[in-house]
Amino acid sequence: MTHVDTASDRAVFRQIADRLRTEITAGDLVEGARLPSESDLMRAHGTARETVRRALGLLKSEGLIVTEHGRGAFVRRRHAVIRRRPDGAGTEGRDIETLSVSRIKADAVLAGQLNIRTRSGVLARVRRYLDDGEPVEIATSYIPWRLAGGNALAETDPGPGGLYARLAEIGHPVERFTEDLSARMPSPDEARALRLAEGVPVFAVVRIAHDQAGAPVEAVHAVMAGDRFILSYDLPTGSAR
Amino acid sequence: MTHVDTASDRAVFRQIADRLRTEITAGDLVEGARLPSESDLMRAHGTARETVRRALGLLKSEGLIVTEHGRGAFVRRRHAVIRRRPDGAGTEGRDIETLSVSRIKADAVLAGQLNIRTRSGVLARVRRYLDDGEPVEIATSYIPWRLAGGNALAETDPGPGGLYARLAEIGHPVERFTEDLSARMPSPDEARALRLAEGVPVFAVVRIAHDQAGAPVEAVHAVMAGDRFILSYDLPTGSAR
DNA sequence: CAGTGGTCTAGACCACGAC
DNA sequence: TCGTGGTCTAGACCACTGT
Repeated sequence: MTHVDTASDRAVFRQIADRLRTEITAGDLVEGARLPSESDLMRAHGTARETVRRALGLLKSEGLIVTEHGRGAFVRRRHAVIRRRPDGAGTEGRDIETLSVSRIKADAVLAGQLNIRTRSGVLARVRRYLDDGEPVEIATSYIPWRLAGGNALAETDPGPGGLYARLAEIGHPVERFTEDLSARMPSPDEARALRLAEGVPVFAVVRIAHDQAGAPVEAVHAVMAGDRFILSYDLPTGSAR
Repeated sequence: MTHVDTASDRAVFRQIADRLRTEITAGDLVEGARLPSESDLMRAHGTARETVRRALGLLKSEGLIVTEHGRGAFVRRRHAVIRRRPDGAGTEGRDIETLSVSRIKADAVLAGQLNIRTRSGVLARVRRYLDDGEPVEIATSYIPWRLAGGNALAETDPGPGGLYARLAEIGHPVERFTEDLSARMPSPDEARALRLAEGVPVFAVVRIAHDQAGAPVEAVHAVMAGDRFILSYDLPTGSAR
């Protein structure tokens, strides 16, 4: 029983992938279940090993399966997702590590976001967010050095209330955020840092904090594991499309 | 001049991919530029064809390149992105096609979103959004049949002001939207419908419209091409994390 | 037509995991 | 040790693009 139609235009490896994909989406193969080994699939379909490996590679790139060297191929587990609301709900139980605090020079993009001159000094704070001990987000906060220089903003621990309390103290209470989201595949570095499986995209977030005068006082560039978050937003009326 | 270190732990195809990736991110290979042919890469690195194909496959799955049968491999072009704001700005110049209008029965998920019983009747309107003639979003709007039955909501053209004007007329003006976003790789069907290259994820959006009493009156399930949108949100204060 | 990428084969050797 | 997936080779034939 081969299950492949060599007369078909559809490539054999795609037919094998189709069959396995159907079993996964139909629930015959549940989360965490082991797929047949490559040898099994070769025998079952009467094809060469590279052909079944191409089928498995396709399913990997679709985010449906993961492979573990020496163990087998498995239906990818869906982690419990973090429902991130703008009010900060869902942040409980997440650990935050500050990886570095340094002074850098703004590139053209960042300078535009902070409304400062290119190559101006900027405080950069890199943080990593953990959920259940696993990294799920890497975020870099940028604050113009003009605001951050010589005060607690540049400390590793900015003190009670965090950065926004310090910004308020120096006359720049944050009144409004804007958030720009894109979705893309991670760079190899990002995939490693967030321990992403193949076929898992990331959210790239640019969040800008504005003070009461509407001036930008902080820009955050965040990369979030795409399989770990649902981002929730409340929209005012008048948002019909 | 091979550029590969066979003594290295890093697989040869990864080294070739690393090299090409560096040329792309550094700008030596600009958008739309053609990469060396597979034969060129075989000669340049002294490897078998499958090895260079694996390198190119890796870059494809990262969304960095696309291949065109008979023509070559090219650095993926970044389309002009659509900046979608909640107030509908950025919608200009986009065409909308209504693909189908039908009555279906709500599954458990949809019933939960609309706060109705599972298997209740629901009006389903499937729409496709085009930008520059190319499909960028497929969205299905679901409205409880209790609201939609026997009025213009169920027409292919709901009339001036669209669905929300009709909902207001029957006593359910929309006061608030909630929007839940996830990022994932597309199914093969979605990739075909949105003409997505390999290595391009999608936004999966669930937007729920609530009336003045806070009751859900519409649920929209949308799938948006990840390389075509930047989603912008304004967040009220108190959103610090 | 020649050159390109797409599919497929039948091997080989290796690294990892479990027993 | 044996079965698993990871890497690599040296071919083959095909389909598509351009001239």
